Amino acid sequence: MSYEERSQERVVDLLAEAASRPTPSGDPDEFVERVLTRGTDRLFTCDSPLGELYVGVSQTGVRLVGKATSPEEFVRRYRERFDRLLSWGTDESTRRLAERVAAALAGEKVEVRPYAWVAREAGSPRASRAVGTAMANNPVPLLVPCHRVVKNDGTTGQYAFGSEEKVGLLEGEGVPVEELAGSPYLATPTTGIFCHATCPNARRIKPENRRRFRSAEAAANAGYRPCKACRPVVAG
DNA sequence: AGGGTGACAGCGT
DNA sequence: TACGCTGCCACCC
Repeated sequence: MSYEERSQERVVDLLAEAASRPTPSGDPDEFVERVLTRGTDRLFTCDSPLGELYVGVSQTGVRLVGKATSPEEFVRRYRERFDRLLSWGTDESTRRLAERVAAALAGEKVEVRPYAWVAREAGSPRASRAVGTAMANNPVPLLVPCHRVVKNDGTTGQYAFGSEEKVGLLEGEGVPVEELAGSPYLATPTTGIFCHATCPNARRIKPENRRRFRSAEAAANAGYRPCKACRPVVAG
């Protein structure tokens, strides 16, 4: 890298740092700040089950969510990834967006699915491992809930923020993690159908009719057919 | 039977 | 390239 390139890098660093500081309202230098931040994306922080997260937003929408040791570090990562500056969003619209993001992070309907399921739905049924790679690179964790993608046997698997965090997140969302690991598939003889244990339909099976299976194949071998709503993957 | 382990196919980066 | 938030099977207890 040439001296000139390094200098440019340094300038961008300084700009990014300056841009990442909050603008006190009524600041006489507001004009300068406006110029500085024009064309930059917005930054805010957000409480979440993973702790405080930084959120970077462009015109397009939320582009990066993550932990960072400082705003500057997050701003740097954002710039390296998207080649865009980031500055604190202090306006009303950002505040509203922050609330919506916080609400989204709080979670609503929870659907847990295996990596193999995602791979098949994406059209590459043997790409389970690649799905893991994609989840690992998810720029917007929680918003795109990659923590709800688990292993085929019902155990939770790995997570960018640590496998314990993944378990904690799921439990916080009301997912019976322990139970799921024991019997990830449920069936009922009343319909002859089997589901993922987290399928809304599976939750309506009366306890006395509930049949538990460790795998979709086991359920299929027992004569059940896959639920058309949750579409469990049957190997073959 | 069913839980644990290790080798390896396989995919996309 | 080598590697990784996996799946599957063989082989053990």
